[in-house]
Parts: sequence; structure tokens; C-alpha cells
Amino acid sequence: MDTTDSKATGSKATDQNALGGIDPATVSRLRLAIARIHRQMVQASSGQGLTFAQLSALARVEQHGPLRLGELAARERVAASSMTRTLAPLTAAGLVGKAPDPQDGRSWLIEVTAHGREVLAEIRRERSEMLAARIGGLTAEQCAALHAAIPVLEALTDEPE
Amino acid sequence: MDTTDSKATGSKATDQNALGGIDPATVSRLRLAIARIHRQMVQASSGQGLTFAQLSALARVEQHGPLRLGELAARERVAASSMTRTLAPLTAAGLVGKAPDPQDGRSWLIEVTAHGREVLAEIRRERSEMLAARIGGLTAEQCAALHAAIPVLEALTDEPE
DNA sequence: TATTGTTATACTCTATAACTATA
DNA sequence: TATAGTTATAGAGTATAACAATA
Repeated sequence: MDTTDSKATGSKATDQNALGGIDPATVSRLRLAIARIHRQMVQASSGQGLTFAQLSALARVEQHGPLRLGELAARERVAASSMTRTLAPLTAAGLVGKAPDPQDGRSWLIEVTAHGREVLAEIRRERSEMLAARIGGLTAEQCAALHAAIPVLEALTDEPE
Repeated sequence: MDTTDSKATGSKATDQNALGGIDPATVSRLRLAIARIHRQMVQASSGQGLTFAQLSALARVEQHGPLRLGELAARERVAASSMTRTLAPLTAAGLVGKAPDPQDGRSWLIEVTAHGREVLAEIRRERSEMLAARIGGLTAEQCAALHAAIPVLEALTDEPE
């Protein structure tokens, strides 16, 4: 019903805004909620083709065109070695291409393939059952609040630079 | 700037509400955002004492009083064997107590200790730097949207039963 | 027999450190 | 030398399967 939650946050609304943020206890709730949703998403989508790490990297490559492996790793906020591992099944499956960088013989340019785009589109259409089902159980107000927050959550993933 | 994001979601606002949910492409964005925030939270808090799994279990035990291990595992949506492993360091550190269940000799009752409560309180105060810092970089509007969505995100973690 | 919890084992994701090839 | 990427290894988190003790 109410999406504001009086228990832990309502009483702090003023000094929360004074700081331009959200009080620590509420941030903790957000942390826990994100961790738990993530765990359940991973469980719900295990064995459905791409893992989360692969999906995230593939979506990043699709969005930001050809990227060197190191750039991709930096944008995904993982070590280069992690990205090497994440990409291996994607290249093996033909979802991304790996071409030698003409400007630097040590480097590669990673780009999504046509097949990779198809797979991504399919995943976007079909692979959110668990989350979509739970969202379907929300009230219209809750749904609106969540919808409004999605771009904010995306902003939180961006570099603070 | 704008928290509504016209690109992928604005055009679908009506049929999204007709379904009582959010369109699949937007749900995908939410999935990816949660996964990426989670990854960055894990990185930012590695080596700070409790892991996320431990913190989540400890908070659950604090909130729901004495629980049998199986009940705790079910609420956390993990296998009992996973919970056994997660609890081991918590009991070793004296953050939770494990008493034989008087009603069932096979079972244990897990409860938070006074020390566990202290540690949780401290974590809630101090251990959200990365997330709090990024939230501090949001506009007031974004902050309000996020704040309103926190209870909704918590609702998404609850059992659909 | 069925259930509760534990142990053994395996897989994913990630990191650091050591290595190779190129700059 | 310094840098881009890879490989080796390790730790966290999770699962399934086999096992113990109890119901």
C-alpha cells in the first residue's frame, strides 16, 4: 500500500535531505534488498544459457560498440583477468567477436555479433520471469515507485568520476 | 537530471500499467542494474568483516528471533548446506548462538547474541560508504525516487506465497 | 522411513600474482 | 621498462549428493 515506509525512514526525512542522501540505516536496507534480489535472480536464471556476468558484459559491449578488453573490464568494474574468463564462452558461442586491434598488437577489439544481438533481444523479452512475476504482484503505486527508481539505480552503477 | 528516462520506458507507460507490471525490456534493465550494484557492493565491502551472505543471515536472525537452521535457510532462500557454511563463522565469532532445539533433537535454534546486535548496529551505521557516497551524488529528485522504491525492493525479496 | 543438519565435492565469479607478447 | 591480455591459483557463495543422528 504505502511505499514510503514509516518505521525506519519516515522520521529522518528532513536531515536525510539536508545531507543530500539517505540515512545509513536505510542505505543498509537498500544494500540488503539488492543483495537478496540478486541472489534470487541468480538462482532463478541458473542454467538458462548466459550467466549474469556474461549477460552484463554482452549488454555493455552491445551498448558501447567495439571496446578493448581492458576498457570493457574497466567499465564493468572487474579485473582484466575476470573479463578474459567471462568473454571466453561468449566468443566460443559466437555472441561477441574478438578482432586484433589495428592500433595495438597487444590488444583486442570486442564487438557484439548479429547473433549476440539476437540472443540479447531474446533474453530481454523472455528471461525475467521471476522478477517480472514478483513485480506483477505489486500494487500500482509500488510499481510506479519502482519504475521511477530504475534510472536512479542505473545511475548508481555508473562511475562516480 | 530526469529520473523518468524516456528512451526505453516512457513510450510503454500505458500497456505497462495495463499488465500491472513493467515491460520486459525495463525489467531487464532493473536486473542488470541490481546485478551491477551488487557486484560493486561486494567489491567495496570485501575484507570488512562480515560477508554479504553472513550479514544477510545475521540480519534475518535478528529480525525473526530464534529460528531453526532449516527455517533460516528457507527464509534466506538458500540450501541448508549453504546456511550451515554461512553460520559457521558467525557462531565462531559469537555473533549468533546455536542452542539445541528442545522440541527436536536433530535441530538447532539460531539466535543473535548481544555482540551480534552490536556488530549489526555498527555495520548499519558505518558500512555503506560506497553506496552512500553514490547516493550523495544524486539529485534530490533521484534521491526521493530511490527512497520511495526501497520498501518496494524489499517487497520483491519476500516470498510470493 | 522421513527429516534435520553436516560433509564432500563442484561450479561460477572474482581477485592477485606470475607470465607472454607487444609498445 | 611499461602495458595488454592470459593463465594459475585461491576464496566466497552456492548447489547436489551422500551421510549422520533423530523422529
